Order: sequence, then structure tokens, then C-alpha cells
Amino acid sequence: MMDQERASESPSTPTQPVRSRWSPKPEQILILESIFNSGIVNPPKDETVRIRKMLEKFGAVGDANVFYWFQNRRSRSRRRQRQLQAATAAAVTTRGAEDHQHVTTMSMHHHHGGAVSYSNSEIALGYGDCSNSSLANYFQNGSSSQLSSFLLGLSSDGVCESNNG
Amino acid sequence: MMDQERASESPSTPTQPVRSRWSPKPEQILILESIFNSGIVNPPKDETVRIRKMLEKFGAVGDANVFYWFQNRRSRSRRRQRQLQAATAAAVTTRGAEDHQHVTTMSMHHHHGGAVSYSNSEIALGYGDCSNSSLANYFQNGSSSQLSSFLLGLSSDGVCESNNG
DNA sequence: CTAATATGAATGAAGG
DNA sequence: CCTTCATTCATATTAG
Repeated sequence: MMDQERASESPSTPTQPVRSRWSPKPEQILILESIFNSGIVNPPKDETVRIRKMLEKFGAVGDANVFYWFQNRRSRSRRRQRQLQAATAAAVTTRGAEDHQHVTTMSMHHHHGGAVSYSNSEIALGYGDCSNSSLANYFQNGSSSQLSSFLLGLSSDGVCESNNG
Repeated sequence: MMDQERASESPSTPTQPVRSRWSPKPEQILILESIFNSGIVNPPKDETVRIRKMLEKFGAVGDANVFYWFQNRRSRSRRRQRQLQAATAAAVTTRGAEDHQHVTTMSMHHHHGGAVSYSNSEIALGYGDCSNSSLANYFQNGSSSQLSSFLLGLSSDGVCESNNG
């Protein structure tokens, strides 16, 4: 379908284990999530290329990888959102029943979904991006200064910022 | 993929350790496997919800859990069959070659062949479903009558049935 | 205690 | 956009 490109790690390098699929580096993940949280959830082709070039500084990556990443990100963020809303609704519905409540709602074989305007609505919710486990201490060693530069250039809309006084 | 409802046991009960991930009860496993062996290996959303509701009678479970279960089931059933097939093929191919060949199972990213509907074709092979160890004696105590009702309602297509004289 | 295994969950990639 | 598949990660359980 949308055969954009292919990012091939160098399988010829025995120094690193061959990966059949792209594994985004922590820095790359940070960049991608930052962009996504900045409101750019569906970057056009041009933007995708720019992003890819940025990511390439931290490891091999192709336009397709970036494209897939955003596509999956959108899809899964939406799914989470729907699930949470459904769960909340169900919780309200089940008032009075102390027994089991069924958290129904899940998007599966429901062919056709309907074009929706996915703007920066569901973003900035704290389902865990900033305090991303090992990601935190990863940069404690000061591995990449370029990353910091990039991150600082982003609009701090809902982007990870320490609210520590 | 989609989010999961984190169906946890009651963390308030110190008698049992909290489970970070869903652990299907024996009855639930029986139901799931029965459904799977009935030919429903990829239940649509509606069916998934129904299944989840059924499972909920035996313990907390979410749609996502059911979805994951079927996904993993399909994937692993296939993988095992593929592995067996590969082993057989290799055995035939290596006739005359005294060299030692170890079933490396390396498939690479060689997208699927074309099979879509996995009905009761690969099922009924004896990798252990019916004679499911502890599952058998579990129900010897007559824990759930509802389960029996359900199991009897299934089409005995290739489902576990005692082939006694 | 550590290694191996089983399996629930997460994610990259692809098809439609 | 949606679903689905293959692979991988994480953890629970079991074997040594």
C-alpha cells in the first residue's frame, strides 16, 4: 500500500545483533514522542523526512519507520482513549452493582471507522511518557547533547516538564 | 496494541500475591480453548465481548485480555506448526547429507503466505489441549456447573472428546 | 539461586 | 483509518 521506504540496519556489522525490525533508540523515542505531544500527530511527507533525518543522528532509520511509528501511535493513543472513556462510562453505569462490572468497548472487526479530526485533544494526558522508566537514567550519562537542544526547541504544550520547584 | 483493563485480583487480599498481569483461571482457560478448538480462532469484536462476559463469571477479565489471548494463541499455534513443518521438510531435504542440521527456526521477515481463515485445520493436533494436566482434576470437585453448561453447548467438531469404546 | 520455559502484553510492519 | 501478523519484551512458573 504505502510502500514508502525501508530502513535496514547493517546486518553486516557483527558488532551488533541483527534485528529483523527497527528498534528505536531511547533518544529516537524521546524525539518522536516529543513531536507527537507537540501536536504533530500526523506529519506530512516533508515533515516525516525531516524527522527521519533528525532521528538518523541516533541510529539507522527510514521514512517508513517514522511513518509507521506515527500511524501506530495515533491508532493506539486513540484506542487507549476510547478504552478509558468506555471504562469510565461503564463504571458510572454500574453504580449500585457491587458485583462484577464489564468494561465493554473495544475496536476490532469494526470495519470502517469514519474520518475524524484527530487534533491535539488526547495528547498531553499522562499515560506515561516523561517518566519513561529506564529512559530517565539513560540520559543521566549525558549521551547526547543534540537531543537536549532539540527538545528545548519544542513548544512546551504538554511536553514533559518537571513541575518540581 | 489496544489497552488492557488491568484485571487484577483483589490487591486487598494479602493471602494472595498481587498479579501484575492477568492470570486466566482454569475455567477461563477451558472456555477459551474450547472456543478456539471450536473453530473460532479469530473472534470479531462482538464475539470477543460475549466471550469476555462469559469469562467474567469466573474472574475479572477485560476485552483486551481476551483479544490478547486469541492473538497469542493463533500466533503460537501457527509458529509451532510452522516449526514442525520446517523440521519435517528439513528432515526430508537433508537425505544424503550427513551434515548436522539444527532446526534454527529462522524465518526472517518473510510476510505471510496468504492463509487468512484458520479454521479447524491445525487444531486437533496433540500439543496438549484436552488432556490438559491439572485442568482435569480441577473440575473433579465440581466447582462450576455453568462451565459444564457452556461446554456442552459447543459443537463437538474437533473438540476434546473421550474416544472410549 | 539460576536457567529454561510458558505466556500475557507491547510494538513494528503490513494489508485492506 | 482499521485490523491483523510476527517479533519482542516482561514476568510468572517450573526445573536443575
